[in-house]
Amino acid sequence: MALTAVARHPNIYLTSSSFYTFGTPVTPSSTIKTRFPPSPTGTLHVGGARTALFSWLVARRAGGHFILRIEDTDQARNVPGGAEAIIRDLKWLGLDWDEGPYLQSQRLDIYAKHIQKLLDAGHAYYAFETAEELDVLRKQAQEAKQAFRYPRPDPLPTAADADRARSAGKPVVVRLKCPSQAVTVEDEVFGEVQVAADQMDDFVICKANGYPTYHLANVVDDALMGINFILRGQEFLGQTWRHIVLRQALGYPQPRYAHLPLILDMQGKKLSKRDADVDVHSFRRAGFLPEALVNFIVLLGWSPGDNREKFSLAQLREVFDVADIGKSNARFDLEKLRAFNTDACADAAPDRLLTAFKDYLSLNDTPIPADDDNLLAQVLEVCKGFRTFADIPAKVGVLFQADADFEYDTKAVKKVLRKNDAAGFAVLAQLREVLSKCDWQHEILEACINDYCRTKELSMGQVAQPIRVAVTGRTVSPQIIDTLMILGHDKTLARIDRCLDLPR
RNA sequence: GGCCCCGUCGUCUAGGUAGGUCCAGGACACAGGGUUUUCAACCCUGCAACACGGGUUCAAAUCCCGUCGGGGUCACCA
Repeated sequence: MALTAVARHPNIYLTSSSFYTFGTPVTPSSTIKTRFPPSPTGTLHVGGARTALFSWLVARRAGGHFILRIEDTDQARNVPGGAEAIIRDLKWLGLDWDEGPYLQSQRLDIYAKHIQKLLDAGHAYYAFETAEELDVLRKQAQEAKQAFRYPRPDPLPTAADADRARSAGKPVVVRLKCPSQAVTVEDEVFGEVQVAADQMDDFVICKANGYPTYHLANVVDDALMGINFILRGQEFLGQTWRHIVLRQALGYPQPRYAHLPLILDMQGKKLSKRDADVDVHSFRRAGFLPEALVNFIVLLGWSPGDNREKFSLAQLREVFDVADIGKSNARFDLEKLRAFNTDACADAAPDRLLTAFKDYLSLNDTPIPADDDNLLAQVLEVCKGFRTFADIPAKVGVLFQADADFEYDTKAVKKVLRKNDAAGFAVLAQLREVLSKCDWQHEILEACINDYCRTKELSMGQVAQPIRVAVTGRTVSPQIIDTLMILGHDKTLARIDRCLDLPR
């Protein structure tokens, strides 16, 4: 398995035999240990990113450990490169981990042992129904307006029965015997949640192909890796009883749980993993700063309890508290994120901004040359006030195109140059002469143009706009002197000449 | 549909554990104005919420009950 990004982490190849032994949790329970266990079936979206962030924060705040584990037990749904992409995005956000990434696909022997142990202890049993047969039963339950519960056979099938079923070509799965008493989930966000006995049924822990289900693998790994504080989305709250019951059957201690309110889209629906708009990586490509995304995301479901809302990762490590997590779902408001990004860009140190901008350019096709740091710094400077990096090529990209390549916007030409008996063209023609004699330095250019304004009794607006349209084809660009400085003497004059040739 | 969770401005939220200091505060958005050489940024002002109905209490956004609304979950997916 080619995991280039993963391979930099020394623990990646840790498997059962090299580190963990069967049934022995490794970490002293006094240390807080959290984890983020994505499945590589899609990309990292803001919901997953927030879960990772909160888990990381809890561990870091407590001086504990944070683990990354890839849950790739669904052969059919694994996406090639999925794990690498998630790792890339987590790193971009500024998160790191003390162990892992572990790969569940490399730990199958561990799960098999646990399943066998459960079977031997009488906590689990074999079942042979096909998907179709189960569907029929579910439909019946639905029509009877009841929760579906797998009908536990009596007597339970034996290992011999399983062998017979297998040779008869039937699917053989293993189910856990659920308890007959209610289970209480002690959640640190939602409080105590009771699950009645008749709401639980004997769920599958081992698939017909021999792979463990999510519930089994997740619980076993959390226990063996010493995870004692689990943070995850609220969609898991109603299923947590399975994990509690599994741990009881296995004889493992219960961890602390904190379920997080969901992040919904602006329509009020749960964010979909297939919704590319909320991918962490698409925000990166779209020109957002990770610190802005982190700051925005942490406020979805968490608040410090006062009016503060600007936080760096380092500050969050100091103030984040599970007790301040709210219960109600939040909607993802892109406009607020954009506002946060605007502020983050304005506040970023110049070299940090330059690095991020170059990252943006490397991910996008723009006319801006990415190899000249001084030029890039200059561009960043004259575009101050931008909301995302994407605003920059939109604003100055035309300055880096060939002089004959850009179009003149008809409306701009009409409004700025042609109107009032081509007054703008007249100004432009005179300006051409002025500028041709100018030394191309900021102060000198400024003095030249100011001079011209004074002599002709024109406002800066009446002068700057014709130049702007002439050299960019549009009415929008950085301040006119800055625009000309980036363009340079020759290109400025060439473009003015081209403009002067336009039909009046 | 069964079960579970949630319900303060359009959005994110403070306040609710210890009811009065909240005719509800902040931020984003929006509207108007200002600055300006265009755009963006920036500055000022404004608009705007305790879902509804019953209780408890001298007093409820804060406590209780009901209704309604929203979301989640019911897989050999995670």
